[in-house]
Amino acid sequence: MLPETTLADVARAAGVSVSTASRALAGAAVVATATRERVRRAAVELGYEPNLAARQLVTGQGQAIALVLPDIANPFYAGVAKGMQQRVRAEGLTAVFADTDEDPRTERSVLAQMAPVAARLVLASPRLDDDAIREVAARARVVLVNREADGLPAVTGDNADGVRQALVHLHALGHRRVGYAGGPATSWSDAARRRGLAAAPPGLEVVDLGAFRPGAGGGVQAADLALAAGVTAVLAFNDQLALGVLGRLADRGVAVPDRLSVVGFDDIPVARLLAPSLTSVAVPAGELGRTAVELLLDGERPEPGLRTLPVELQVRRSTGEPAR
Amino acid sequence: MLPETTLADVARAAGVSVSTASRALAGAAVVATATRERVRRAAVELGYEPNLAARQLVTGQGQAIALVLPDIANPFYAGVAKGMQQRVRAEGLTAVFADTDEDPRTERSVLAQMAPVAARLVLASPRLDDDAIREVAARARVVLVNREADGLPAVTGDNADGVRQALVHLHALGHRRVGYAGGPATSWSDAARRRGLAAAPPGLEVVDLGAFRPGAGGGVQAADLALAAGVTAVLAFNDQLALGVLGRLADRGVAVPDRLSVVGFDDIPVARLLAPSLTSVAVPAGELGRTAVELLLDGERPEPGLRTLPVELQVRRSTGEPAR
DNA sequence: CACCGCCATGCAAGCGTTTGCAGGCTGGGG
DNA sequence: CCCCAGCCTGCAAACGCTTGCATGGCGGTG
Repeated sequence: MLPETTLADVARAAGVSVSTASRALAGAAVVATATRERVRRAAVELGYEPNLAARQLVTGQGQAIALVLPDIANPFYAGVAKGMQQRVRAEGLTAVFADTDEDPRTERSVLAQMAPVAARLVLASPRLDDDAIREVAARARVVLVNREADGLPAVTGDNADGVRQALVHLHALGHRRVGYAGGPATSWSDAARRRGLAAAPPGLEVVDLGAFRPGAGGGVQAADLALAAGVTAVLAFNDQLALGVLGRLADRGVAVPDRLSVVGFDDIPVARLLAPSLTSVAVPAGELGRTAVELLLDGERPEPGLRTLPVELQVRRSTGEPAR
Repeated sequence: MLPETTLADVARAAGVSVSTASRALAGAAVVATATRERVRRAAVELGYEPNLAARQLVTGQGQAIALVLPDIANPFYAGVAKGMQQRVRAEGLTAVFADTDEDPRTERSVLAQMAPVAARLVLASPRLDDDAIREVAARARVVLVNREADGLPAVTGDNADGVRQALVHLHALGHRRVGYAGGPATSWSDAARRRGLAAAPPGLEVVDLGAFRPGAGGGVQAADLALAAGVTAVLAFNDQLALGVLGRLADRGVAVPDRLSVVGFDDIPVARLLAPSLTSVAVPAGELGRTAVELLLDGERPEPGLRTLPVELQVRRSTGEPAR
């Protein structure tokens, strides 16, 4: 255990009292500029690192930044976690995370548990209702990822535009009847993506295949429904679902894209690696995480409002012209 | 902000002093059993939650449990993270994590950053050298995942047995010449898996295809080398690599498993969903995470030694009889 | 019956920081 | 030249907990 240098050491080195040192480092306007500089230099020289536990004890606010997400095993959220964590670490802070297993009750208990340790959190939990979220936001700084709640800052991919890009692509290939395999009804991003469906190019009919659990199992069901519905292409709520669709189609011997085209959403890393590779709307997951942290970092409560990051359709082998 | 109940409240309710209350809750043998019970009851009734910041301030040890892993976007490590986090949360603690991007230097700086916040950590970083690890272990309780260092507790899947199972399976199918697409030379688990190669069934020749970066890019190279080497099956260091192999084979129009069988390692969730689905050695990632935390939880420094969890080959479509 | 010793408890210090409040110094105006 | 105002700075308390040390009371033994 090295002899950690404390604020007292810095103060002594700078020839001021501990309180002045504290204020100087906090950037309080009340300290004279010369003094502040002196203290800052001393702090750097001594390699001073504030003791976060002590700070938390008096302020009552944890310094860590928390990430609450529904499922870290979902590569999309893993991407968000990665970006978030990189930014947090660059700031010298630590990232704590909690996986809620897609369960709203767990989400609530997790939030309670996070309260003492982190006063800033990134919520990427699509299931929690608005009231619960606002309750949390009253005690901590919150940035939402992939959902919206008014009065709170949020970061998301441009869902509607992603859907639009996908539909335009399919329409251009000649598809006229496309199925949408939706995500859970409670999911904000599913709602957002559905809004994009309204902007379908003229002449393109979109068939709602229903709401599915965002895992491979859901995709299996969706595949069968798609075939029954007589569509020539399927747009899936996310890549996990699309993977299930592809798997089921392979099992049933349905050729992709010859008989049915498939488009995913999120563009998780494996999408490129499948055979056939999956056409998917790339959402910058890492960027979402980084941006969320960014909003949490600067100054006071971040301004409410939705930051929409651009998404980009990645065309691959799973889409092609429809069979005549 | 609710009026948090403090240790002083508990002490008052139980009619003892703060110090006694502290000792009672800590389970110190020195307090009379009756007193301890009284204090405990009072704590439960009042819903007392210790202020971790205060505790950390005096003990100098963080209460969180940290997970250091090379890449959270790798589904295998995501699984470890998930299991680890579940167990940690069940204990009422928080999990902090850091992604080192497979970079040994980042690994070191991350460890330094973790020191003040967590006195117990799970290290799933295959790259760090033994000395660096032991240095960390001197200041904190450490459990390793998927690697070994003597004097330290470790949890890992049964790598050698997994390789053995895979080879036996391939041999049974009729393969006589199998390529091994290895992971990075610095990876402990690659070394462990290579040891399993020695136990190849008699009559089965194993060709070392080399060391590859454990991503899809590595798999592409490995696929071409496998074809050049004239093997009838490839065993990949992990599923990511196997995915790359499958993708490249599909591109080159090589039929799987008819012309070449492919076996992965880890059994990440997508393995089931591929077409063809990937035969893979299932390593219980979540279980590894949970077990590691378990070791960290009970009592004192966990006993050194390697806990080996069983693995199980999942036979799927990517393996079949070799072409004659 | 008296003394000693030990066990259970309480007292108080201290962990490193923030922050309300008091006080000193400087400079300008009367 | 003196006084006052204002700007900086320092003092000290407080955050909730752990822990070394002192103390009180009890039982056992001579």
